[in-house]
Amino acid sequence: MENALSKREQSKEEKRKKILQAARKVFIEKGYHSTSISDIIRQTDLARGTFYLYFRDKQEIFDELVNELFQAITRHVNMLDLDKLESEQDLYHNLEITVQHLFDTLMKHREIAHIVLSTPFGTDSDFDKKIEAHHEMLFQVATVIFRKAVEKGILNADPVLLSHLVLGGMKEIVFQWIVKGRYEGDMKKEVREIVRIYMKGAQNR
Amino acid sequence: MENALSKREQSKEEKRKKILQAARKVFIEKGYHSTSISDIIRQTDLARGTFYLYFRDKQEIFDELVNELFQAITRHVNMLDLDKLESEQDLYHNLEITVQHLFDTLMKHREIAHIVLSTPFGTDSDFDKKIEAHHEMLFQVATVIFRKAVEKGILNADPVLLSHLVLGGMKEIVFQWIVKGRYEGDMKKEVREIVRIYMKGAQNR
Amino acid sequence: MENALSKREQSKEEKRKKILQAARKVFIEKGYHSTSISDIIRQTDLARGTFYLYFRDKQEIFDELVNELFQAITRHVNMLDLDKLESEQDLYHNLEITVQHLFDTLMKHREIAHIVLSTPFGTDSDFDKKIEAHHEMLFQVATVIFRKAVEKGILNADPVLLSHLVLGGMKEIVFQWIVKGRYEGDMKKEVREIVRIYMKGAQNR
Amino acid sequence: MENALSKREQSKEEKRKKILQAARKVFIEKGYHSTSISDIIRQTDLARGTFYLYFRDKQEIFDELVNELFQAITRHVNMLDLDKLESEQDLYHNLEITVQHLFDTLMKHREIAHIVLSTPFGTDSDFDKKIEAHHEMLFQVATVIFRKAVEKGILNADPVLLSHLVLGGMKEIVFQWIVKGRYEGDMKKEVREIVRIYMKGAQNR
DNA sequence: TATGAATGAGAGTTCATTCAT
DNA sequence: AATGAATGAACTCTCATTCAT
Repeated sequence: MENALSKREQSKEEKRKKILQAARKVFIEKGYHSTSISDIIRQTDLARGTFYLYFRDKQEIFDELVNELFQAITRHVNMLDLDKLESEQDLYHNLEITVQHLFDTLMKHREIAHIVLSTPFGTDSDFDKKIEAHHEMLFQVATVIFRKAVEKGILNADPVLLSHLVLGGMKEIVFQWIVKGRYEGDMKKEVREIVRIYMKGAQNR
Repeated sequence: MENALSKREQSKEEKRKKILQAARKVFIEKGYHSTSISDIIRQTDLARGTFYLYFRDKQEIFDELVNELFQAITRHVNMLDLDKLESEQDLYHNLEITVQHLFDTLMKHREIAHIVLSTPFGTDSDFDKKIEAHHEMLFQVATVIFRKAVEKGILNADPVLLSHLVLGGMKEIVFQWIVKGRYEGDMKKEVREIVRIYMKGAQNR
Repeated sequence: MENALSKREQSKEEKRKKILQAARKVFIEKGYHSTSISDIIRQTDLARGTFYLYFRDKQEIFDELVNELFQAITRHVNMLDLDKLESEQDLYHNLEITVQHLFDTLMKHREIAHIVLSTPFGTDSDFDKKIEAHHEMLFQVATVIFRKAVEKGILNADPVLLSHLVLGGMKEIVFQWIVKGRYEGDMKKEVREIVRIYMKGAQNR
Repeated sequence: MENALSKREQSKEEKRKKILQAARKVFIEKGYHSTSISDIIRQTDLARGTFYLYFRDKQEIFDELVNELFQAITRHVNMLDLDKLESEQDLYHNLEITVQHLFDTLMKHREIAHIVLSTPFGTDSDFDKKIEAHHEMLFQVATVIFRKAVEKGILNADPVLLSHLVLGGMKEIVFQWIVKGRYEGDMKKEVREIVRIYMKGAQNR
């Protein structure tokens, strides 16, 4: 036993974390689909069978990882006060804060974001149910906001189309930042510019 | 041999196409990762070993399929006359045509677009080199256009940022159309709206 | 500890019984081969490792269960008074009582009988030694009785053959009753008929 | 390659037989439940994956083996002319022939009979469906015959009970002969005695 | 060229058993 | 004595790839 602590002395929780940590690492390196449970467990000092003491299968450990990120996002989205969208200023302000927070959260969980962003969904395999559902949630929220803004006369564009453009754009930006490591610059300024582009673009034609 | 033509009489090229055709079908049905070479060859009247006479592995056949689409896109992008971007009208016109053509091409090769859009990339496996390179190409073209427009004073936004937003938005739209099957409506009108949003959004702040 | 008695206060004997009880239940539900030690211990409030404090392996607990039944049968068979077989009446009477008692005992331990009757034997694994030995014992007793009856001139058939027929027939009947749940009717009457068939069949040719 | 013939030169059918042969051997030695596919394939000079080219799983190879025997039995049972049961002589004659043929068939396929007889059924696992169904078939045939004999006044006993007794007895006899290897003697004579016992036993009370 | 049977590495999973606590 | 986390061997099954024909 080469560890300082013997395995018995590590708590179950610690081991669970160790496996999650290993999975996170391997998923980033090899992608979800190419990762085998052996790959994950090989990164730890545990035995193969031990994996199944903590997780049912690859899907479950992926879900758990992704939840960290999704819950953080969802938490913030739920705090959005959709009533505070009376004026153009409100909308700008609200969107800037939301986008900023979204980026912050993604950067904070950048490893998981990395995995999610480099794993596509669309084929109806077991695994992308969750990602799809989460994307749909974000889409719904965006649509509600934009529809409201259109009703108030603040924006003038198809809310559904706009939501797709915005979500797609954001995903690409974050992908470049996190996966491609192409981020440099002042995030605050960038956020302001992004919001401005979409808002100005969607205003009265 | 119940075929009208015996296998011997089919040209090599015909067999190659038959396999490509089969692969396209199965990739869409089961997704790239869940597709085995057996799945592909089962859709043909050829034998398993024959696959390897025409393609090295699954990777290679995927590359070849994807090339059909990429070459079509590249061909058009190369025809873009970047000098015809003097006025705002020019830009609008040019972009509308380009976007329209892009969508047309993707819809024409929608099967392959489907596969590309629902297949992971981002992990540095051999295979996504190609997708990445193609994306990069599109990105470069977009950046050049937007940079030029900024220089001419037509647009006023960070060309790099704008390119990412536009590409991301387009990808999402096409994903919704093709993979999710959520397209209904007048594509021409939609294209005009998309271009308008980005252009208005990126004009003088 | 939510139990009225803490585990410490339960006697070893109680725990042993608890495990046996659980094993009996699971063996019936899933069959001997499909039952894992985890399955057994899951039915108790004990820990997995505890099993091995009481039993060496699945085999041993099975043996012990089966003993309950075998000892009950053996006990009665040993009480048979083989001297009381002078007349045909004696024989009839004795057999009826014996068969009746055998059936009673099997019905009383029907759970274990169920397990025994639906568990393979015949392969020379360790475990069916016991079943075989017990069957042999019954066979010997039957043979002795029938041989005696032949010597007295009451029966006229090969005692060995007759023993096999009788034992096989009984096993089948009990199998139908217990495992298939096909018993309905008046057991006493049935027993009388069974005995009659064998006795009449085996009388002077 | 130590074989005289290379593997390519052996026909598929030969290899299929080789695997069946190996399975038959191992099933007898270890019993169905304790036999793994590795055990079977280890007896051949083939690779593990090859098994699955010929059989879906252990169940399927077992079914195939057992079919050899069951079809042989069924074939003969179907030839039974149930109309030729008018007189006591007819019945005796018919039964003697049937029993004799049954024994012949079982002895001819004694290896498979061995497997079937040492593998119980009763637990509703996948595997014993077939055995159970076959037993049921024999039971039905026996019941029909005995019921008819009762209607004609030739026999006087409960046909169901009698069928169980007869089938159980026969199974036990064959088990002793084949599995225990306890057969000596004149099978013809034995058959005559068995039939006599059951017939006399079941005649008018 | 074309075939397709054979291969064997490797995936996922289960489970009896051990042993530090 | 009792625990239950950890182990790793063993099992079923899949599949890309090879190669004799």
